[in-house]
Amino acid sequence: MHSDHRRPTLESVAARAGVSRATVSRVVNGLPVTSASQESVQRAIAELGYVPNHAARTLVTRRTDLIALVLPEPTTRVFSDDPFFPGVIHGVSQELEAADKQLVLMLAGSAASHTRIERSIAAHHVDGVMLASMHGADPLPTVLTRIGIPVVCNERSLGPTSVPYVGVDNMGGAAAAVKHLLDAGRTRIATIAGPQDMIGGIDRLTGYREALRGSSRRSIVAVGDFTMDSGASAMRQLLEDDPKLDAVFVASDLMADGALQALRQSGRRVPDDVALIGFDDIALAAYTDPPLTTVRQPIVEIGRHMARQLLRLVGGETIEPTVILPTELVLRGSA
Amino acid sequence: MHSDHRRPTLESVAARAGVSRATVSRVVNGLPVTSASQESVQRAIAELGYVPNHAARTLVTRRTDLIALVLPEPTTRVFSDDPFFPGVIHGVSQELEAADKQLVLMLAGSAASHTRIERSIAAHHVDGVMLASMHGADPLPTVLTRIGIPVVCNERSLGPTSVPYVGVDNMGGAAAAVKHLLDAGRTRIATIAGPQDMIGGIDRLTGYREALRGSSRRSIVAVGDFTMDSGASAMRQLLEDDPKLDAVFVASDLMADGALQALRQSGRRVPDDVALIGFDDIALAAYTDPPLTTVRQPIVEIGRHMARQLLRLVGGETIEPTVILPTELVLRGSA
DNA sequence: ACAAGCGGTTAGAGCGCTCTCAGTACGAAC
DNA sequence: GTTCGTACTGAGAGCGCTCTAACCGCTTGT
Repeated sequence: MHSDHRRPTLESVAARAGVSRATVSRVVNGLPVTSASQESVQRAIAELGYVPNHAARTLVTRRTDLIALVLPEPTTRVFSDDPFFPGVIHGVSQELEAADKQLVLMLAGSAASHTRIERSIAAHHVDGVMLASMHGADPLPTVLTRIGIPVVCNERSLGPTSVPYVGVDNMGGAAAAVKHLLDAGRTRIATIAGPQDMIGGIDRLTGYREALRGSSRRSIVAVGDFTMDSGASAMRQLLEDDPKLDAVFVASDLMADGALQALRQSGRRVPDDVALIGFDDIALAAYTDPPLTTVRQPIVEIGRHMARQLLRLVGGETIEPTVILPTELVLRGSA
Repeated sequence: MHSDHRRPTLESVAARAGVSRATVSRVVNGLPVTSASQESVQRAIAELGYVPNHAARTLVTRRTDLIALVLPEPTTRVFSDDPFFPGVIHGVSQELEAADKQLVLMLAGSAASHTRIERSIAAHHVDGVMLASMHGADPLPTVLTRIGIPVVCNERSLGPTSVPYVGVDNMGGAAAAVKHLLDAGRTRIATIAGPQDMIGGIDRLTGYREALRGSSRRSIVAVGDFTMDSGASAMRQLLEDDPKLDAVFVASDLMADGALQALRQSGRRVPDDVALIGFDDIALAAYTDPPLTTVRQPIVEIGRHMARQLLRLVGGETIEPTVILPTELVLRGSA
């Protein structure tokens, strides 16, 4: 290998400080020692520039202080322009930093990477795992739980087993948006739903339907995949299905922005001809023309809560397996 | 701790297969053994569900198979809406996956996290480090290099020591943009520069200046920090400085989008009254109104090249310390 | 016939740490 | 003065792996 000057070990620190390895270990880990040894050990550590070897410690404690965040998403979406993932990462990283854990990011785009991740986690390479943005009945959370690895998901699992998760009030948020449109006197309210193999997509559509059920309005539905392009084409399809629609609830801001462009191209004015409400409240929402009325979900908080729950689990605590964060209708110009 | 059924070890696999530990180790590591032992070991591994213990292996090989990506940026920008970071992560992660390494993400927002990261890396917790988006003369690359950790940066270092890096042709790209504006007959060409403690900010401004130097045009400069808001307010300031300006080169697309909004609010038409060129070619650029003419830099490729260079370094190869990726003017509607 | 060579194997040391347990020092208690 | 308790320290085993060096049983060369 390359230049690797032998780094100082516990042994060498002990020798220099004139104490045993065990005592140095105690000092390093903050266990009680006499102030005399305390001091000489501290000095030796400073002089030698000693840093504990992480692997050796892990070998005996069986803790890695590594936490994985798995994004089982084709990378196209994860890292195109959707600020959801960066937001979650941001929140997660804040909490992990406070707990002095490191974040391992695993993108599970392909099937190959899926198995690779499973192997890596099974090797007890990390202390715990967060899974965000799952599709369908992903077996991963079940598999990992069975192995004995603490797992926390974003949104409830569509699979057979229940896994602790942090979700948001998708249905409530969607319903609030639709009610707002009804209250404003809109009569033909369509929706652009998200992917129907994801909780976010499913529950927001359900919320839309439930809110509409109370009224005499019928539902008009198109489905997108949370990308801007899919929002635009879904909007065009809706306009074809019902040229007289006067409102749309869109299951994500990115799709809503696409819809906005499609509406503009079709000659509709927003909100005069068609009212538009999105979901997420990403930064972009405040900058569209007109600014987007949307249902805010606390993205960064989702990350923070996932991390916090997982850290408790890793620490051996028992946790409330379900955390639901509130959503909130943010009124801007588009509805 | 919690439920941790003793996992099988090399020892137990060896016992079951009727061979020694060393032979099992060979099989696991793909070294030559007789097909007889090969087979019985494989079977024992499968039956026991053996997975090598990563910490134990690291302890002796001194390889962690972990690669860090450090973003020394106040998190506000990293994870607001700037797709630069996700793009780099994307590229990095592709290459690391191919090399079977894991990605550790370290966000160095505060000074506290800075030292924490330094400690963690000094403990040889990772095999190598990528540093993206550095400000000023960050000491981190120098420190790490001295410790003997392979480092690759994004853009050249502003510090005293030179560190291998992957950059883009900032000056060339900026100059091409300005030339395009000159060729179109624009006479009062302003710029919104990026932060002047970052290579990207500095070099693009230099490129702008150089391109203008050949002509008789004077330079009109405002400075932003790569965020959309800063772009908008820089644009307002430019309009105040020179209400008759007829073109702007903006050092990032996000700022350009902000500028676009400011121009619209001031009643200017783009590109009729004012031509606008951005830098980056993020996804958003194709969706602004009008679509943004911009200088494309291959963001994902930056990540890939950084990872590739670092992997070579980690593998003990010597590398060409400087990689410069090309930029390219993408013509759309705004100029 | 015997040494040398060779693929394949094994025993054993050791990576740097934690942790148990026995040991020691010292003051309080009787 | 002996005994006990308290508070710390140190020796040593062991975590699960790799890697070196010795070793085996065989085929070769002379």
